[in-house]
Amino acid sequence: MAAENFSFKITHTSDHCRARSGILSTPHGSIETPNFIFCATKGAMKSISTADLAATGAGIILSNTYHLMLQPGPDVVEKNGGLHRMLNWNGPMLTDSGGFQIFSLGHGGVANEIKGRRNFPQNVKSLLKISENGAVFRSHSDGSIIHLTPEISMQVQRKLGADLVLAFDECTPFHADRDYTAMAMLRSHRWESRSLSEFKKSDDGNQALYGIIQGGVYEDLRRESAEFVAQNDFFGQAIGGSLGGSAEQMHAIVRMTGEVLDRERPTHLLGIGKIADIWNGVKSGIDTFDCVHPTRLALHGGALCMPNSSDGKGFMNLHNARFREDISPIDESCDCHCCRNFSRSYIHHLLRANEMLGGYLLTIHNARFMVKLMDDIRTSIQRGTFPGECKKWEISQKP
RNA sequence: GGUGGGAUAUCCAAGUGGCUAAAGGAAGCAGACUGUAAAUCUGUCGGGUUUCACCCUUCAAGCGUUCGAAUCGCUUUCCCACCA
Repeated sequence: MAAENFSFKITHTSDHCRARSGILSTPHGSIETPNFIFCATKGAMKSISTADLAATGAGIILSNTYHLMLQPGPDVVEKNGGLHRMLNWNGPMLTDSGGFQIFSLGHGGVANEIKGRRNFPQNVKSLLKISENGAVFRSHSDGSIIHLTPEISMQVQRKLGADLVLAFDECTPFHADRDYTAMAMLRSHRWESRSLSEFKKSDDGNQALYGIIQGGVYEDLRRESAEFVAQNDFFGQAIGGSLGGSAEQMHAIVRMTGEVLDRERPTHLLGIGKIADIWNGVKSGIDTFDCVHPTRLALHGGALCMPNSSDGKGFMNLHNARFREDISPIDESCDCHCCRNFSRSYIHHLLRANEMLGGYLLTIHNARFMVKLMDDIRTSIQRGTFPGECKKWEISQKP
């Protein structure tokens, strides 16, 4: 383990729950935790540059092994000097292993999965096969066959060069039964062990590996998986797999998993989340989150806002007719480039007119919103006011 | 003035006797979005009501043929093309 270049120090803990604040250090600098990791899946924040993102105060971003493996390929990224250099991002970075694509390319994404829409899109599944060795995909861009194994994922992630890398796992779908979830969990454990072995072969101290806790919605499996990860030499740990079919169930699973995992390690919650979910995650001891929500929402016309300031949804849809002549900024109190300079009416117009600037400005706002949110969360933990603040958000969110 | 081609819902545009309140688009109205095949997808989209049902008014206008017409015939109005 590359202990000398990486560290995680817990500096504050809450007396009333598992919330804690700390510092996660990497060769490309440190971030305070809890923190949010922005998604630059294919090596780009959709619609804004890394400089724009940095200006919001964001500290860490992520890219995806599967996507970059397909295009432009790990060797091209390496030739560019690695992800940091290529993306012009000097802070910490993480790469996802591609395990999520076993799920998303096999089932079509979280919303489709939970809502039972299995025919997405055009009934073409890009996941061809999953076996003990790994997963086989048909590339959605050129139709070629893509093999992804723990070894390949680690080799690719080595070339991509992010600071934090994830073990290769299988993200199980929500509809999977207990037997399948248990079988897949054990196989993921074997994949994670292979990931660790492969990682150690070329460990030069510039990357740190996270293990992933699986087990779906089953408490005993989560416990077993948490123990497996704890017993292995991972720098950090992430909670992955199916988190249930509702926000309530997810919160319960995260809370329960938070109780059985190793509290000394930096703990990441994969793919979450929405504002309320982040408060809940922090309460259960999560240190970092990643989610496409802020950036995806922005491109779809949504601006993050306090849940109680809109209609309880936690965002406003600037596409709506009610903003046509609303010349106030999205948020009077927001200091982002978008809110300081532009009206809701203008953003509304940009979206209507299909101007890319609309998505750009909303992405900047949402990124800044997340940065401030995480800042508020850390401050509340450090000041000991976290439980009260958390409660406010829970009350203000719609059931 | 002559000949030919047109006129379909907010716009563009299918439809040439019943299964048509009328395909597709677009625009509009709303919803969804949680390790991004996503600047995407879904619903709605003539009016009304007791809204998984029923009623009313529609395919330029009028008259007619027919059990039944956006679809067939005649007349009128307006557009387009070519010829005088």
